[in-house]
Amino acid sequence: MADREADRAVSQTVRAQLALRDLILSGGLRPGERISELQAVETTGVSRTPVRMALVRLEEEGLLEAIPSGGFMVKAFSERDILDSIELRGTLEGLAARFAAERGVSARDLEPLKECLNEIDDLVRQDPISVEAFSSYVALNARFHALLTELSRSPPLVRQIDRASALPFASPSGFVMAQSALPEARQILLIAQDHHRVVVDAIENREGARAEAIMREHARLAARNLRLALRNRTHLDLLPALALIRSAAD
Amino acid sequence: MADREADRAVSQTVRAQLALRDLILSGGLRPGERISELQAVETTGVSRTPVRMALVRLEEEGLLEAIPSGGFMVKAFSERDILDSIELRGTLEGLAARFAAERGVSARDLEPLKECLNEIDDLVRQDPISVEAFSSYVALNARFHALLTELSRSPPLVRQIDRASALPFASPSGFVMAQSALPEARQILLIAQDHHRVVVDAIENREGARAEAIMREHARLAARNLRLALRNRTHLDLLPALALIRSAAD
DNA sequence: GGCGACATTGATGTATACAATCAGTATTCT
DNA sequence: AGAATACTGATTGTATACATCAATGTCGCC
Repeated sequence: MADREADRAVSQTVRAQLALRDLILSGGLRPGERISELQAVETTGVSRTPVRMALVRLEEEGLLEAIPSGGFMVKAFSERDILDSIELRGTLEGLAARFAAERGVSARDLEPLKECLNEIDDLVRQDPISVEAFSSYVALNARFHALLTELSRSPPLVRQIDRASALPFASPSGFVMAQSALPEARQILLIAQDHHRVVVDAIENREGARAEAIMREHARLAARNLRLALRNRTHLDLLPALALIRSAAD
Repeated sequence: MADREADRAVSQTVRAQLALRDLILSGGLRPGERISELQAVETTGVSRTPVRMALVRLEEEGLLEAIPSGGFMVKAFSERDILDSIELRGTLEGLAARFAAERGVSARDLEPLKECLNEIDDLVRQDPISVEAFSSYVALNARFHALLTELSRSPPLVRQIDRASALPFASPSGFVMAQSALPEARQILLIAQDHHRVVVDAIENREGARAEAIMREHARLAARNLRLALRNRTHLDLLPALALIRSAAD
C-alpha cells in the first residue's frame, strides 16, 4: 500500500482527484466517455470510497457530469464554452481589479505583484524565448493572476475566480510548449505584459474603472488568441483543456 | 428504512445534502461550528457514506469548510462577503444579459420571461401585499433570474451564476416574510420590477451594454437593501443566508 | 504546584461487503 | 420474423467494519 514516498502525506482522496484530473486533462479519457469506478480504482491504486469522493469533487469542479442512471462521464465542451469561460474569467478578474483599486492597496501589498512583473520581464526579454522560459512564464503568469485576485480582498470573489479559471486554464501537470509556436507566443506575451503593467498602475492610482476595463481587454486577447490557435491548429498547447472540446472543427 | 413516501425516489446522498443544507441555512448550526459526521447521521437518518458525500458537496458549494485536521465546519461569512457576493452575482448576470442581447434572442424565447414579468406585476399591484403574495414573488423572481440567465445560452456562465447565487440567495425551504417589513419590501419590489422590464427591453433591442449596466444596477439595489436591513435589524428575512454571517455588527 | 509525557477516547479516513438498479441479451409468444 | 419480456451480468449506491490520527485527560516527575 504506501508504495510512493513523497505522496505519503496527502490523503488518498486528494491523490485520486489529482490523478483523475490529470488523466482527463491530458486526454486519456474522451469527452462523453463514461468513467468506471473500478477502472479508476485500478488506475489510481486507491479504494472505491476515496475514488468516489474524488469523482464527486471533479463533478462539482465541472470536469465530470453525472449520468442520470448513475455514475459519471467526462464533460464535453464546445469551442464556444471555452471562449465564454475566458470572457467570464476576464469579467471576474475585472471586478477583482476594481475592488482592489476602490478599496485601496498599500505599496507593500503591490510589492510581490511588481516583483512578479519584473520576473516576467526578464523572461520575455530574451528574443528567441526558450521552451523552459515559456514554462516558467506560464507559472509566473498564474501567480500574477492569483496575486491580483487576492488584492480584491474578497474571499467569495477569489473562490469564484478559481472556479472560473479551472475550465479554460486548467493544465495537466506535464505541460510543454511546442517549439514552432514560440515566436508567435512571445508576441502575445508582450501584449499581455503591457496589460499587466496597466492594471497595476490603475490599481495604484485608484482608478477602478480603468483597472476593470483593462482586465476585460486582457481576456479578449486570450479569447482572440485561442480562436486563432484553434483555426490554425497551431500552438494548441498554449491554452490547455482543449482535450475537453467535443469537436474542434465545430 | 424507507419511511417517507414522497422522498423514496431520491438518493440518500441528495436527501442528506438537502437536510444538512436546510439545517445550516436555518441557523441550526452556528458558523464556525464543527459538524460531526455521526451527529449528521443521526439527524438525516442515512448512513455515513452518503453523509460524507453530502458534506463534500456542501464544501464545494461553499457552505462548509474543511478543517485541516479533518472533518468540516460551517463556513463563516462577514457582512462584506455577502455584499460582495451580491455584486458578484450582478456582474455575472450583467454578462449573461449582454450575451443574450448580443447573440440575439427570438420573440419566442422572450415569451416566458415576459409572462413571468406579468405574473410579478399581478402580485405587486395589490397594495397591502400579503405574506403569501410575497412568498410567491420570491419564487417568481428566482424564476425570472433563472430564465434570464438561460438566455445567455452559455452553460459555463449559467453554472457559475448558479454557484454565485448559492451564497447570498440560498434560502431554507421554509421561508416567510415578516409582516412589519412588507410595505418597505413592496417599494423595493417595484424598483426591481422596473429593472426587470428595462433589461428585457434592452435584450429585445440588442443593446448589450445597456442590458449589462442595468443588471449591475439591479445588484447594487439588492446590496443597498441588504445593508439597510442589517443596519435597521428589520425585514432580515428578505435576504436569507444571514445565519451564516459571523458578526452582524462587524 | 506546575509542566510534560503517555495513555485513552473519540473522531475521521479507508477498505470491503452487500443490495439494488440498469443495461444487454436471449428466448418465447404473437 | 418482429417485438416484448424475462433473465443475467455488471456497475453503482449503501452500509458497516477497521485502522489511523488528533485531542484530551491523567498520572508521574521535576
